[in-house]
Amino acid sequence: MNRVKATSLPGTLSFRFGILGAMVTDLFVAALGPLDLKPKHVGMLVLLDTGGPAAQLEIARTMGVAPSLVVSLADHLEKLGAIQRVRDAADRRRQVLSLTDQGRDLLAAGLAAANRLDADLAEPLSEQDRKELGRILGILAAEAGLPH
Amino acid sequence: MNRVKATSLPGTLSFRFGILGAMVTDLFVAALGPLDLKPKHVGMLVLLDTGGPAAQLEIARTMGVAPSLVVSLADHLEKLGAIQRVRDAADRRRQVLSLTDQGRDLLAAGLAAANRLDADLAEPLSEQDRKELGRILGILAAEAGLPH
DNA sequence: TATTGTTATACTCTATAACTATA
DNA sequence: TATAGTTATAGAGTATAACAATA
Repeated sequence: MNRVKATSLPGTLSFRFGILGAMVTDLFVAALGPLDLKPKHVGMLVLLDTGGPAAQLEIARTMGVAPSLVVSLADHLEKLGAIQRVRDAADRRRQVLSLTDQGRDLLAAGLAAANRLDADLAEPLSEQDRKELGRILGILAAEAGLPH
Repeated sequence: MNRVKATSLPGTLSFRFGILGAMVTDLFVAALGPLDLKPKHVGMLVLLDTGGPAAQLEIARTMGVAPSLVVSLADHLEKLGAIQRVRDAADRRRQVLSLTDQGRDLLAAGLAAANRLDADLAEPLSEQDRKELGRILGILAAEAGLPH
């Protein structure tokens, strides 16, 4: 087993992932501004899109955030008309969230913003490197349990 | 010019960078806990290490944070004995920060933590993919102006 | 009693504004 | 008057704890 260790902190994957991730997030926040969304709102839309309707507590667990945060994210998305909240008739404690057509439109707008950002981000890379980066990040994302 | 666009948000580089970056940062925070450091403290140590002694305002500009934040980061690092604050004799308004031997030790401990994290992070990747990822992140890091 | 969602409260991080010392 | 640093204050984001409704 190979153990290549970086000899300086800026050379580590961790350092680079942390800082580049924060930069990308800042840019994404700016790009989402006109849509009145934050990254966590988009994350919730993605979850409802890929996993289908879900109760708030399920969402909290999947996203790894507090249930109280799901309440305010859902409040906002409901106000935008992006999701519907329906009480589960079988268990009236559950609020089942589902994507509306407007929500799907918002998600598409978020995707467009991310694709524009991707183009900027990948600008210094060769075509080959872009493909490689996408493939390798895909492996790490799958390992981390992110939706595809 | 090629324009491969992702068809789903979780497939974008931006989404993956943002979420993986946040996950790695959380893990890094946990790993730094015993050292009584946060990622921004480490960032400041890295800057003093790679760029040599610098005034607080220079650091604020390079790190892209408010000068008042540099004050509290420097307060903490000074309390730990990791940096020295010396008034510039030529311009007594400037506080010049420099790394101490203890600071260099802390930095080495932070590097060790990052290397351990890197090993976990890269675990699902082939040897070839690890190299590729390191190389490509290096390009992006350089483009973003990170220290090497 | 246990669970789902909600509300109330508090904590962390960081920025902006006001202030002090020096130029 | 302008600049470096500091202190005071405020805002964003999110968690924890208390509470209400339902099981």
